[in-house]
Amino acid sequence: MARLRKQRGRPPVGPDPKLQGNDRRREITDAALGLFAERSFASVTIKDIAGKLRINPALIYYYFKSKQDLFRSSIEAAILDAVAHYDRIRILHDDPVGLIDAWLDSNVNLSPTISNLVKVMLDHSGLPRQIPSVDRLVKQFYEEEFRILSGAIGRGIKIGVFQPVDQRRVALFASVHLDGVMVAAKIRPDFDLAQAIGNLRYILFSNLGYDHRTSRWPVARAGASVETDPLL
Amino acid sequence: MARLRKQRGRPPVGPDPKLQGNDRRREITDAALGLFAERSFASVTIKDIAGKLRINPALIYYYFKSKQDLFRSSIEAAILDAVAHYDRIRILHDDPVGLIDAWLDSNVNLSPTISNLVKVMLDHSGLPRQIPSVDRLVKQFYEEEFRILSGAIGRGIKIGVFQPVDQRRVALFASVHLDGVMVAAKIRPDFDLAQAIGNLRYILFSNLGYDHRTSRWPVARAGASVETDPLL
DNA sequence: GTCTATATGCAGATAGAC
DNA sequence: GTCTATCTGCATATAGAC
Repeated sequence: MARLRKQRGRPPVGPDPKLQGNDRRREITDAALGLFAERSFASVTIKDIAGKLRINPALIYYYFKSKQDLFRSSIEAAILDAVAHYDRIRILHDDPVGLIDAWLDSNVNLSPTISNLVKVMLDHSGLPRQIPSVDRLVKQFYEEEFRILSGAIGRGIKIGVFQPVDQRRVALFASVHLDGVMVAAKIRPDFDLAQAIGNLRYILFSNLGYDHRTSRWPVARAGASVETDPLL
Repeated sequence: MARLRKQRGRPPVGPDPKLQGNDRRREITDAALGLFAERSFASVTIKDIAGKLRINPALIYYYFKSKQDLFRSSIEAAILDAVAHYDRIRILHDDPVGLIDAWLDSNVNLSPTISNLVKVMLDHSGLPRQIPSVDRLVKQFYEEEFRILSGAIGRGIKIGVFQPVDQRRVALFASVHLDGVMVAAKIRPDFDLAQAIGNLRYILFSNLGYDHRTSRWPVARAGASVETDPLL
């Protein structure tokens, strides 16, 4: 199960909140998030989570004061990981095309994590009373994604590799489309996520007036299981 | 609450299954779907649904044999309505641009219904054992949408208003993007759905090489609350 | 068809031994 | 830190009066 890993001791983003507990805490939030995403907050029981980890249900209450608290911690940890990951690729990539490709790659490679995240954020949005800290993190997550895309597009326009477009409009478009890909992967039978993201890439770069065929993508695939041609 | 209305006595699509019960049945499935979509199957109680309708909880068990059965009926009715609506606009519109615009319009006007549908389909996909009849209908829903888009694009290419593109690729793209819009509307604060669909329209027609600015859209808005310019 | 009353089970949560 | 045992409340579902 591909998970974003947070290096211990040096929190990659913001002042590390109550998540720096020991490994057991982390193990529980990981297992919980997987189940909450697969099903839903209400349908997952503490016994389910304990069963998955082969630990005693009561033990969970040693680490978390309630099921709500566990939910909050799980989603917080997952969002912080995702934001940290986005942060990292943003810092790593200077050239606009490379950054957009890295963003697309990340979302293919981490698609189980990201689609879980989207599902859980959706679940959270339906809570009778949303959790303020989670609300803030959701906002932060989408803002960081927007910053990456909007920034890359703006820089690309400035250096002349992209044609002048409304960078905010296009960034929002790509971000919303990715949400669509993540839910389609859960809802639709036989949905090919890598292909759909290739599709997004093609349309995105077309819209930016960039000749996508000259670039080096896809780069992160080792196997031959993915179409080379981003077209269907 | 804008709901797709099924005309009684003449089922608009397929052989009417067990949904033709009386008005009470329909009233219950409508209320139930709203709650299931807002929250989730597991978190909504029979009391909640009864409370919303100001009826006795036990009465629900007169019309439905279980909560699962009510869930199944609710989602089935909603999908059949949506498919019927798509069917109708497909038959009504011959010209490709008009059909695509009608599809976009529908999704703005019926966005509460459609986003509920997406949410509930997602919830259903996480059920321990998916309901076969619902699985079939979900497939049917997306196939119908795909048929509309792919057909319109293909015809547009044939008569020369669109440039030659892979019609299946572009149709899938638009459909997936719409899913993204529907979930973004639930997850993201201050998300402007009408604007996002305008955005989709702009990019879609750009990709088809069609000059969107000459067409008559948006047409279904009466008020002045929506940006005329599809750009941000 | 709609209600009251209630059986049954299970999930969240705690006390306390080890 | 981890376990056993258990309390409490509530949700699904049914029986049966009206």
